[in-house]
Amino acid sequence: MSHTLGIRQAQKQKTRQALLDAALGLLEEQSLSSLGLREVTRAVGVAPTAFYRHFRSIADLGVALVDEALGSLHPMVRTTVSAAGDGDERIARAIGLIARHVQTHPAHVRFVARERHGGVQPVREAIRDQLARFAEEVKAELAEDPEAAGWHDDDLLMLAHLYVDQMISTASLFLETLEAPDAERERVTQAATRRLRLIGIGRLHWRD
Amino acid sequence: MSHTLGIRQAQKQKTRQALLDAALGLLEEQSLSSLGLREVTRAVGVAPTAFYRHFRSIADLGVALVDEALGSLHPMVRTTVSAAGDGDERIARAIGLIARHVQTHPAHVRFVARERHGGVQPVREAIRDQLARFAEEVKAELAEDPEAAGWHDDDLLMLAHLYVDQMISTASLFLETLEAPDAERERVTQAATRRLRLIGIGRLHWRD
DNA sequence: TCATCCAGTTAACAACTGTTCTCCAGAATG
DNA sequence: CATTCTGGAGAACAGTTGTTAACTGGATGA
Repeated sequence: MSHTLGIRQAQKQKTRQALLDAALGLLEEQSLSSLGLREVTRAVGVAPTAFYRHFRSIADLGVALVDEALGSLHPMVRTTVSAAGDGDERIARAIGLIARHVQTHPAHVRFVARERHGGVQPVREAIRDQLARFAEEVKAELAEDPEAAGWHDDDLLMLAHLYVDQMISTASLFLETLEAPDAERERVTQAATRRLRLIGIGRLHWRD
Repeated sequence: MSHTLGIRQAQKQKTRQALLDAALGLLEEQSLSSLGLREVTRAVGVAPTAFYRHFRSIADLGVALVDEALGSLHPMVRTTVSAAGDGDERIARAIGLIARHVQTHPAHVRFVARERHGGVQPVREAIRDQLARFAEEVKAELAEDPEAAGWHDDDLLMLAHLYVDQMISTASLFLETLEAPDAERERVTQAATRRLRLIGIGRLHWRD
């Protein structure tokens, strides 16, 4: 089904992506609710009015950014959590995934952490929905595990949310070490590892 | 040392507090980085230039808000965590404290959750410092516990941070139920209880 | 009582904001 | 080829922003 886009739609998508990229860059040192439409178009080198050809408002652009930041992450999470190995291996793999993702997409991670509780309602809701999807997916993977025998559905979902929260918290910690020496990153890795280990231990002895 | 303030300093503090209150109100539906100085003074009914008599900038006001929101909370946390009782009692008391605080100071809680990863660096740092203080205090209380025997200092601090993170996460969940029926709040209470219970179980079996 | 202080006011500045309307060049369509 | 469609440009709108300077009137302290 590879259909070559007309050169018209191609240009449009190019401009749209430029707007998204410019916005993401500007959001490194401010919140979405203070991001100006003119500010974005100026950074792209396009007339302010062109913005409306792609987004109804800044909030609309924010929702699109949420999709870009989290939408493509679902398969990665799924395979990472589901892959075999003993507990500590799985923990190391998950934290490695997070560390790598923060290194390669710092602006996206910062955006999500910032706007999760930010001042723009539609964006908050979009993030909340995506995180709930992650939790459902993690729960589905946990349910496959032999250790999940005899667990209530509610408890599994609770545990999944706990894991998702930890992922975000860890990502946010890695974010703060971006310009720090490697030793700092190592410290965060160790601390996150022990957190997940403690949660894993709690999981093992839950049924009492 | 109860020294009656001159009517001059009294008026000044009154205006300052009015600015803080107005800002907190306006921040319910936007982020600090988009809050305007004129917006705040307008809400108070005072000239824009009067702002500079109290704060150097909006970021400065934000730091003051952090102190107001978290500064007076340390004794409450300390006594709640330290008080006796078995595990489940302690959990119930902690969650009760959070639920009550969110009900009585929703704007403060929202502000902290929002600006913790927000777009204003000095405010982020102020919040980070306050939360680190909370973690140190929780760690000190955990160390008093007989169950803490044989624990490394690093591990105790890790656990304390985990608890502090849970408090904030729980507070943020309660925030979302502010205008919801009681049943929603009950659901959050139960979910948070099970989270803390699982962490407590992990704590019991940590030394292996 | 009188000089000093200082929280708050007024006025003005250039720069910025979101949004509307009109227009145009060039791709798409037939 | 001629027509329609559309992403982007341009100009103008009223309103907003932070910051400066000079000023006022009532509390303060000698």
